[in-house]
Amino acid sequence: MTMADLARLAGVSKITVSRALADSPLVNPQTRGRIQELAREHGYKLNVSARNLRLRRSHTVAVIVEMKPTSDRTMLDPYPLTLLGGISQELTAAGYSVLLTTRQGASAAAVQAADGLILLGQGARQDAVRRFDKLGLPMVVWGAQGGSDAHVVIGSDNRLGGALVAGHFIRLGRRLPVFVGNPSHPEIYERLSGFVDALAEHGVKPLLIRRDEFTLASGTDAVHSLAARKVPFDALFACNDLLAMGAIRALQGLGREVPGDVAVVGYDDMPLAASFLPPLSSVHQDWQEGGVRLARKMLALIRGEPARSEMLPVSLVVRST
Amino acid sequence: MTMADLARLAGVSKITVSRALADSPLVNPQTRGRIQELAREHGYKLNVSARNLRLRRSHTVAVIVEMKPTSDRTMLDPYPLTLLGGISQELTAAGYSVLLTTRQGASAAAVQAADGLILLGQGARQDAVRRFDKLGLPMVVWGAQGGSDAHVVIGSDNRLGGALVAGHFIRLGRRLPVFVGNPSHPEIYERLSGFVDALAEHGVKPLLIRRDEFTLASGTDAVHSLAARKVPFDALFACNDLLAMGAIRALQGLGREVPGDVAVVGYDDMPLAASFLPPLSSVHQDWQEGGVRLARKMLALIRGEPARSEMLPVSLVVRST
DNA sequence: GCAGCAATTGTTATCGATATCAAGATATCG
DNA sequence: CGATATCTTGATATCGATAACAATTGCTGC
Repeated sequence: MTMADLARLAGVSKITVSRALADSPLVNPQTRGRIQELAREHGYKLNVSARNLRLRRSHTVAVIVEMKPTSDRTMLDPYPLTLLGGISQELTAAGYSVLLTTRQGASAAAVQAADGLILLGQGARQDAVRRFDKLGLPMVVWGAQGGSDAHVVIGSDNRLGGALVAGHFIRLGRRLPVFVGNPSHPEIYERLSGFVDALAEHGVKPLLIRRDEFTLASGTDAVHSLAARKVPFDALFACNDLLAMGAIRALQGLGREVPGDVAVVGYDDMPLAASFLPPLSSVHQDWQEGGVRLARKMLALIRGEPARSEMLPVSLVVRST
Repeated sequence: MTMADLARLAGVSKITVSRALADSPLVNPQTRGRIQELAREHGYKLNVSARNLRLRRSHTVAVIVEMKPTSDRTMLDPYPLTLLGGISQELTAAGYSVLLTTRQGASAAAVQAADGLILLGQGARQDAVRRFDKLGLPMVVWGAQGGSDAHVVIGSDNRLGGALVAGHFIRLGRRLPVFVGNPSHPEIYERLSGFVDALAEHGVKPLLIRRDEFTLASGTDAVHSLAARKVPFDALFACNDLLAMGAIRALQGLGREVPGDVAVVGYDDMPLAASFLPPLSSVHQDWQEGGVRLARKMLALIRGEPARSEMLPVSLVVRST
């Protein structure tokens, strides 16, 4: 069942069918209605390949996700999927499809034929970003604003996140805060610097405990190392919830009260955070919304509109830690 | 840069270029090499739409994921992404692309044009499965073998998982096991019945505590309800790791030793399980491999080969609970 | 030396949609 | 009434690849 078939059925030409199905004002409303009715009736399905060939675009956006099961959090958390959900929802609504690939598969012809590229979880690898830049496609990256910013970056406001936590600690009267995480990751670096700057306004200088893994064990380990060195501290900001949870367990193991002796705040507000015992305070980001924004930027770029990088607000959810 | 351009450069016809690039034995090896060289040199990229149009297939497999953030575990866990990783890896290697959609977006033209359909996380909704069946496309579903089985189902061996846990409990000499979970979910039902059947062989009959949510809180709640009713039990099999973790916390809160008083086993062996305190015993499934299998079945179906449903082995990882 | 075959290359048609330009029908206006 | 504008429709070409069939060349065997 092609347009030609439909045209024959309706007693018009192919092009009229094409116009009618596209709701073109060029065709008589009656004809249009009749054709659309016929199309529905016979279950006509547009041939996407043919249209794409003629229009010289694919109506497809490739999403490149880092999926290697490394210690990187991309794999551990459910967030990329939520981001994907937002992206998918918005692009689908606009008539675009989402082509999912890994970095390895990105050389496939279908990816190169995409109308645009969305990069997720490539945070640490600026080289990868540059590689895709060369394809000359509209491109949007999820992450932290880099220094150069040749491309559009969408991410949540990590500096704000850090600052919110700092404010929280100051309000609680804490003067000896610790930051746990891996600042070589651009997003984490932003969290740290927001944290540091906001504390500095109150004359407080945090201690940085560098931990590269985003795991529970890494969190426990950080606390143990602090304890071993007998470093005094009364607040701990972990750059992710798992680290925070690990830290809390370690603190409890050492007989220190949370949040009495040490206030702890995590990051991401993963679903687990609320039902953790004690319920974990954390910085919340709206991943679904992030996905939607990524998609909207992409669509704007495809339409040729100018688009600027953007940061999404985050909020501090104070629970019992 | 099209095949016609390349043909002009090489001084041959389009079709020869087409054949050369497809490594066809019909063209002289020398010509073939020269053309491939030229293509590389000029950065020629195949136009996928044109090829798809001509060949009447899309070289695309649509993956339909349930992404609505409900209480369903699909959203909570990182697994769908790992499954996706396996699928993507295998399909990409075979020259296929992965089109990601939600159930809502599945009516899009691009999805209908796919060469096949993979359904993830539709477990509870047989109606959804049937709806896609009507498209008449090759289809593979991730989940539990349903009774009717009109379509190909790949899933891990949930019955075996349940049986493994039963065996473990028996070996520990436990006689009063409890199962926590939601058996209206087909996969969970399988876990339960494998558990029940294996226990029956030793004359043990477990107690079923039905809990619909797959959360920590739900796990704690289950234990509290048991305690309130003063039900004696010495082993607990939770149908997912979060439930297990919640249960363990509740048991500890009630002053009962794990695994001394109550042995606990979870399901899924999520990354968190190993670093949980105490390290959680759990049934491990290989999600990456699951994705690979899904993809392979799909490719077989596309090639027109017969394909049967398949179950992947699981293993019990005994840690400290 | 010529039929017959293999190896290699080319010609033409086709997949299904849409843009361009042309044209018939109808309406409007002076 | 004729001319021009507006509405509606269509014929043809085109996007870039590949299939079917045709044609050319060189070689083998009798």
